[in-house]
Amino acid sequence: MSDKKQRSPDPAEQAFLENYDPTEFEHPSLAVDLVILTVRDGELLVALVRRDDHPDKGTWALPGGFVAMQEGLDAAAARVLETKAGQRGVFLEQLYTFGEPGRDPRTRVVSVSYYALVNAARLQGLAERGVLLGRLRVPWKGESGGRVDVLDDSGRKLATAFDHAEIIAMSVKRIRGKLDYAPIGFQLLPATFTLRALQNVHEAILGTVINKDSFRRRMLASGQLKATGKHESAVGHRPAELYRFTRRSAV
Amino acid sequence: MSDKKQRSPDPAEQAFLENYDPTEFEHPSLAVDLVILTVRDGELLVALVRRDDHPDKGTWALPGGFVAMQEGLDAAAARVLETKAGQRGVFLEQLYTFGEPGRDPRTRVVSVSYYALVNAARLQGLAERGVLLGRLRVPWKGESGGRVDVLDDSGRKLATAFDHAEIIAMSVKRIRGKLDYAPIGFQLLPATFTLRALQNVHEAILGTVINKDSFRRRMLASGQLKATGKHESAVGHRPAELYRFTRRSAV
DNA sequence: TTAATAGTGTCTCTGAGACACTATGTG
DNA sequence: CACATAGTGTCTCAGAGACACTATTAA
Repeated sequence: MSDKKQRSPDPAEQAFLENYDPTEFEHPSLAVDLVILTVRDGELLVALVRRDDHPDKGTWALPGGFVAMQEGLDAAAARVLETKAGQRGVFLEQLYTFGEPGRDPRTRVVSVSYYALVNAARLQGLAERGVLLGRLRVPWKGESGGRVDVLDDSGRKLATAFDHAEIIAMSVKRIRGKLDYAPIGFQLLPATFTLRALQNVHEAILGTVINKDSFRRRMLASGQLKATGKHESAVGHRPAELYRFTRRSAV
Repeated sequence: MSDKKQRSPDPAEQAFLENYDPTEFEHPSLAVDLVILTVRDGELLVALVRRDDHPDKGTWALPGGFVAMQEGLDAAAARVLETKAGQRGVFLEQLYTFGEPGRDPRTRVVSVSYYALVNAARLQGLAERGVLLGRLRVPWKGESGGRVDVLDDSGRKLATAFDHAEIIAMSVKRIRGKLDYAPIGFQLLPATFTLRALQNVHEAILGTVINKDSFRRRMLASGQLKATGKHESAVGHRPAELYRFTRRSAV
């Protein structure tokens, strides 16, 4: 790129070029891919878009896009999140960078993956934008890792593009680990919610049943919940109190 | 890159190009940077190389290098680890990808950072290769994160290049979190070691004092240690038994 | 013998699971 | 009223910290 910018050939620039990749103009393409997760009816869902082009035409891919030359990685991820899923201001965090040669058969593409956690209610009407919410099946416990499957509404297994299933699996592994110490369950719920709803979210993420008593105590003791005094209604049983998430006490 | 490879202009290729970054040839440069950590005398050390060129000339940088076009990210990190620090087969794991525009004043460089854990005995003689082991000062507890400082042997603060101090800080945060559930302390010790030595490593990483009894019980109960029956000698007090790390039981 | 650390036994404290019980809405 | 779930009180169990004590080497 030195001849693009036409800088003066000072020693520093020359030293820089000595260390530089000899295939000077051939940098890998740089993309971001987003694992947008939500929980609905006790199930973990992931947003996928259908690939209309070769390669992997007809399979389902993570929403993604190339990183512009003057665009930060987080900014690129936020842009994709808004452009493809219409979401702003939601939890979005870098996950891992995938860059094996051959992961994309077209050319070398290095993908910085991000994961987002979104309240299911905000993802209504995404089908019209061509986004499908696939139902995640995670056949391993805890953070051991492994394959995941994605099903459509009828329970058919969806073919995923490139190494995107691996990216999804890693995001599940990450949020399972993070759930213990970080307030991420709240990201998947509306502003006020019952403890039962929060527990359902945790159970969907962890794929296990959680002890009710212990979960209540742990959450209330965490200092991250504030009772609103209001209760749910029309539920066919004693209504539970609604809580609100209070940003951060101490970690 | 389509005109470089001169592929036939099939519809798939065209669709690909439609979605493509308009600044077609200007991809960011892609580099790996390594946080090579070790523990010596109860102190956490990080390997740094002096920058001989502008920008940030004279400051200390993480060993790094550009990713070749046909080279995987892990492979690039392993190559840098061997080329710059002469280490093979040590613990090496991807950390985070830093890609803010302007983090390198020359051009857009996206850096996939890795961290490596190496037994201090293997890092002898690195000074001759121009590698300095800086002493890490971490002025925050637990995984709260924040700034870190790097000192030289005389205790003077070293100036670090680019955003490398931030990368080092994140690696400390990461291994502190990982120490609880992953067998990474062993990476920093020789094949056989005393429980006291292992505790010293943990204390250096966490920056706290650990309860001896609890630490012993926890380690022995983890099933990751095997007693060798041998003991250290010439230590001026009762010699401790030497243990060996047994790869993985169950997590 | 003394200094210094290794290693053991035991008590207490805390947090999670288990379980029984009460509370309160809908139908 | 019955039913279903919310929410509370308490017992037990397991793991961590604290502490006292014994063991073993070098000097």
